[in-house]
Amino acid sequence: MKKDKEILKKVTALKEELAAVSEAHLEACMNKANALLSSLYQQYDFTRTIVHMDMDAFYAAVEMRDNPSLANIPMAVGGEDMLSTSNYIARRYGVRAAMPGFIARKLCADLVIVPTDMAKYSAVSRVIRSVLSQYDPNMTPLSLDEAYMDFTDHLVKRRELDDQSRTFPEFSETMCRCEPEERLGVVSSTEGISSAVGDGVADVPNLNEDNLQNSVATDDTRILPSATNSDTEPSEARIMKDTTVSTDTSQCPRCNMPHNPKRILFDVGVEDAVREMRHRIHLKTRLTASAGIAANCLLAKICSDQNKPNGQYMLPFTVDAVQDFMKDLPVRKVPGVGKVSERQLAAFDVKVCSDFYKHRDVLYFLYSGGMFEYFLSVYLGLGANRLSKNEDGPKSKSVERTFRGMSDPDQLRTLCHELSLELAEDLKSAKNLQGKTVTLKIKLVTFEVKTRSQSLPTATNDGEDIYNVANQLLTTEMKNCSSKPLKLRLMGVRMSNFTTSDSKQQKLKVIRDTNSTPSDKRISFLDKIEAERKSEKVNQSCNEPLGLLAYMSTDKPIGTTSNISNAGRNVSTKLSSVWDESGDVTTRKTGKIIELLEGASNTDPWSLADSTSSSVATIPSDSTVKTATKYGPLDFYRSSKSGALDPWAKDDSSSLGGF
DNA sequence: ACTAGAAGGACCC
DNA sequence: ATCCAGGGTCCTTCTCGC
Repeated sequence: MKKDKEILKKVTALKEELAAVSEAHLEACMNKANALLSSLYQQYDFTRTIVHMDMDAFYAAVEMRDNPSLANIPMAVGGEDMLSTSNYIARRYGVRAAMPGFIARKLCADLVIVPTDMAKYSAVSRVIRSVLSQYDPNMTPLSLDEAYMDFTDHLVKRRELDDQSRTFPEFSETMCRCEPEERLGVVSSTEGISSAVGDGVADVPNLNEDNLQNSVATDDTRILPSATNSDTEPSEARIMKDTTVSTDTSQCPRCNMPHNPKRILFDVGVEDAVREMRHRIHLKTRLTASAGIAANCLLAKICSDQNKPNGQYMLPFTVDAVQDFMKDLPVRKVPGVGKVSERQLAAFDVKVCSDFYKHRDVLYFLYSGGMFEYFLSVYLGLGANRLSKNEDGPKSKSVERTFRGMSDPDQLRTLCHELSLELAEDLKSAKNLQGKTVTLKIKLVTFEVKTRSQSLPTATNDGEDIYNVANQLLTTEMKNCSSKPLKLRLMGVRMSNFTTSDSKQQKLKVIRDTNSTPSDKRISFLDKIEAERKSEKVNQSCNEPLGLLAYMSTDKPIGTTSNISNAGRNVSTKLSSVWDESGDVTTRKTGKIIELLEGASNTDPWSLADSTSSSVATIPSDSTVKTATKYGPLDFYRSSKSGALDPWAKDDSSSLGGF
């Protein structure tokens, strides 16, 4: 309710801003948007086949599997104060993930809440991944129950697989569901098997070699026409009757269940490949999965939601199909658009993805460059089609705990200490990570969240070190609100700003080395700025001492701008003094640079830094840049005589002396 | 070795 | 049908001096 109001307030502020803008300006926005659109349009790429798979109500499904008494009643996994997920029966009552338990109880009095057992879920997850990696060894998990895969290579190989490699036992609770990994021919090792067996999931057995011989169909005439598949689409998979096995009364030595005579043959096509994968997950885990198949990750992910649960959806690999699909898709379905964005966008009549296009001028005005580009690319259905390896480890680690209101300083300190030590352990077990920034997070009983952070000169992962900082932050907070004692319902400690890996440092160094002598480009860049300064565009008389990297936008009046930033189209940076086009000087305003001068490059922002007299850098137009402020231009190249490049730089300007 | 840091949010599972 | 756990990532805004 309070939040509602805040969103509303923000929206009305934005609307006012929008109302104040001229027709001409909106037209300019439209032109910019169109330009971007046409460059994006070039980027369609249908050469890869991306699959996104997502387990159905994962945690809940695992619990139901392991405790059949839960199978037919509304249940959820989580705690009284918070549910992680719910089963489909509970969902019919409106019980959802991320819902406090007591609310869920109101919706559904009979709801059974099972505590979460992460260790169990990760064990199951490993089994699932062992299957997935046979279709794409570079499969990238997004979480325990979700992953992207690139099926392109598998599909090529798949054409050469014989029928028996694409044949698997039909699912049955009471018969052997074991399947030989080797049959697929993709994974030669027994990696999948060993990890599945060794992970403590007792009911995920596998065939040994002997059974492999017996259970595999060898006669390709046994294809039956009756396909039973849970998908709504027609399946090319066929159930086979294996006469060899049906006369075999022996049991599987691994799972002690009779062999299943019914077999399913999966086709070589994509859809059957994905069906097969889901089926194998089902065999191994007794859990169902849903999947999406498309030309890129964005689309695949959206598609996996289409026929949930236990279904799959393929979006044809054509521009028309993609655009048609996106057209009526509610923006809320777009990854990255949450509740807040949904409401904000709705306020500007953006409800489905084609509205991104329809209102592109307004959106261009309202949103940062990165965001806007994302919206448009979503509208077009563009997305990454190469799976990126998550090379650099975690960016931060944290431990937090919720409790009933606590205000006793000693208690709080004790807790803080515990959390710090826990975090230290986590860091040590995570490749002995060492970080420099400690953040204390607290949530008041009013649910207001605060974070307080402090960076250390040197990285650490020592528990007491962490505690010292965290406790200091905590103490400050307690002092700060001394009137009424700090009453908390949550405390957390986070470490971030990890010391970068060797490889990364190496890379930076190389970049810098190649730029250590000013290039021609660099020189002309400076000249250009100098010329700019001297031109009538910039009022020479304005009080020294700072020059400007690029001239200010007149898109919005300086001083009333609030939200402009970001890499790419716009650049926000800390500016000391800026001139607007009329030559007035405005001090210390964050501003928007609409145009980077020639010489702006898409490379390392520091690559243009002058090694002797100034620091000038430009923002990569690449939207992967983090924050413009951080990497942004040290915006003045400043003339003169006196020392520090950064006017705010503390007196120990030696720290910048490297330049 | 490092180009700022701190605070706050949105969002994801 | 309401403000929520705990682990994260990423983005944005503000402050900083004289």
